[in-house]
Amino acid sequence: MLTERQKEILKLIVLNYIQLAKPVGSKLLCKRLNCSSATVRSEMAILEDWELLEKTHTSSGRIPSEKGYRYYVDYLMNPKEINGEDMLKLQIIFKNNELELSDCLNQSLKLIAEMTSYTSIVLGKTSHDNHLKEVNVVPFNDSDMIAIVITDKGHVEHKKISFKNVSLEEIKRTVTLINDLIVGTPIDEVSSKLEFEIKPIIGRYVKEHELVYNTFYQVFQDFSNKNINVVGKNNILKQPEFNSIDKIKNIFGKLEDTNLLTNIETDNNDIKVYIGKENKLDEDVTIVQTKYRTPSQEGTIAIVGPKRMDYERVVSLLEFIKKNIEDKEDDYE
Amino acid sequence: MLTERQKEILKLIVLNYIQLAKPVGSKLLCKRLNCSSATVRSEMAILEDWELLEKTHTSSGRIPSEKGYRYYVDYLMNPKEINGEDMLKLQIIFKNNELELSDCLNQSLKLIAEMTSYTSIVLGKTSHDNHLKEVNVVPFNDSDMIAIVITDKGHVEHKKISFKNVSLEEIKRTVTLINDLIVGTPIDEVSSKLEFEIKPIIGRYVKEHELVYNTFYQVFQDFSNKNINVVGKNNILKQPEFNSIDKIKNIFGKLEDTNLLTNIETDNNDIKVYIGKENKLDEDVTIVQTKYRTPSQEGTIAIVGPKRMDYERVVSLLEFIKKNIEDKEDDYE
DNA sequence: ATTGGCACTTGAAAAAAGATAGTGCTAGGA
DNA sequence: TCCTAGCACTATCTTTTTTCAAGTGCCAAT
Repeated sequence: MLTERQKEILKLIVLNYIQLAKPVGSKLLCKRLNCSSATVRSEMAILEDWELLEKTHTSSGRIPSEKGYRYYVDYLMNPKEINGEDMLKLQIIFKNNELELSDCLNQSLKLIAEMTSYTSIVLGKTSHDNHLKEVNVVPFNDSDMIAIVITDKGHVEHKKISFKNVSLEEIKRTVTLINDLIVGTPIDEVSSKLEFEIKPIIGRYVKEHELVYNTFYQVFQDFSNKNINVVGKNNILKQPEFNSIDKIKNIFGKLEDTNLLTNIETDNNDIKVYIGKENKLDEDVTIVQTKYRTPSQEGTIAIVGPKRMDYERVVSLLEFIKKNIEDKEDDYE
Repeated sequence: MLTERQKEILKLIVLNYIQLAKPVGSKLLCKRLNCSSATVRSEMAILEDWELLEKTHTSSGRIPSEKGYRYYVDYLMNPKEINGEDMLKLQIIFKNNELELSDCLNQSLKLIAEMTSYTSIVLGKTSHDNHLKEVNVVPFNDSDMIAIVITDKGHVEHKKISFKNVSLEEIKRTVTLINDLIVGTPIDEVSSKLEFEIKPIIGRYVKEHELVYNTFYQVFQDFSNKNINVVGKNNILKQPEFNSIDKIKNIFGKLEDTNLLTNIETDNNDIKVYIGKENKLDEDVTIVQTKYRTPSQEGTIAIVGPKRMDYERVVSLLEFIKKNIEDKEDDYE
């Protein structure tokens, strides 16, 4: 068990290191704690035994270990309301009724990336609460037309589709078929429903049923694809811990790896902090992330920064965004 | 005027430096030229007087100056047909009829970025040859609907629009008005036409005409916005000349500056090479770019790399892409 | 015009020297 | 038992020195 003073020392070291990125020596802390540097040193030694602190070399000051950050995040920090200036800027985005939800998300995360100099990630996915509302086809010349897919929550996608040797009549018949039979289906189940309910019978109504079926299958497939948005990658360059080309190459590579990013999702609804090796992206970064879930959409928002990250600020910012995003659509309905 | 041998030497130096990024000494060249290193040295001195070569320090080998690259590009290189492997990969993209033009562009430029380890940029803009074909509105609940804009060349955009206290009737009336009066207008003139032809009379048909007008104005405004796609930024990290964090910060910053990128356009239709200070992006890079123009779309494609760039390859690749893009839509019609 | 030879220059890499910030430990005092 | 002053020790960072290799410019000879 740590004494109060030990906790205080750990906290001060974390805060100081977060700010200045330099190992913290005993002299600096003794003023704050009204005791001699020798005392601080012996306390530090104990914290090092607990593996909460580390040295970069035998006679250096201390830096927090991964465990140290963990302890700080779990027990020592207390994220408060975000500051007035930040809040003002963010509220401008959320109060703007002309913006769609996903624009709000993207813009606010972009703002956060700028404010904090970290990188932010928005993973969005049309929620399974979205049900197919309507398929529409608008022809614009002999062989091409636009398929428009609308869900009950107001998501829309369009895709150009082309046919040769298929009459408009037949396409329209297919669309009617879809609208009659599978409207109301959760959007990510549509393509499979298409396969089992439409494919078997479409031959009766349409000559080129193979082609037509495949085309529409693709339309729905595209719809349910996830989208990823990474903002403020360049901010990584500002962090002193990422000052080697190799490090940067590595992280930038990972930030473009769609698979990797898609997998940062969790099932948890809280704000989660993954420090260093706890995350799969890179052992030198921390990811703070949370899920958001609105009637029309769900996904993950995340901030990626160095382990030496301003945890209080980032957590409170993310909390604020999450709350506002989730509230926004409540107002809406 | 340069002698043949001097041209040969310049060319060899450029090619060697392009490949190895190391100043080229006289010894290396004398084998190729069947003469002694002293001879090569005196020729080099002459080329340096012409400011075609530079030294990095008093006793280093030579590297091409900006002027040297310029001379090479203008008089010495001869871009040939791209190699079979590259061609094969690219043709897979162009032959794929399921891909829209802009997907083709993006995919092929992405491929080039990978193949060459440079960065590629696609600036696209719906061409003024696009004329408004149809506006469509699909309602999906009391206050929200989807506006769909289609041009005669098959470009489609959609946007969610919301109204309070405006009846569906009135919106439909507005749409009919638009379809009756300004269909056929070049797409980038639509919003101004809206202002002069619809705004004055809409009050007669619609109560909340101010709101409705503004909403549709925004829809068309959005449509004609340019889009920019930058692919392979990370490749910059592979180039040895960009091995300092500051350099990278600078270039990455510029590659995100939409304004700067939009302005790389030229009026010229050829392939243009802007070496170092000749371009506005960064004095350490070269931009090879060209305009493409198809019935439905026009824009610029560009490759950004170090001045020490494989000019022959890049030029021929870009030529190939340009040709294929422009041909593709010919087949189509 | 071309070449071999030689003195000279420069940067890059390796080694040495000095300076600094911090530690661990011990012995004495509250 | 806890705290503190003092001191020897250590690792890194910076600066200086040394060494090394690559390449040049120039000159006299072919």
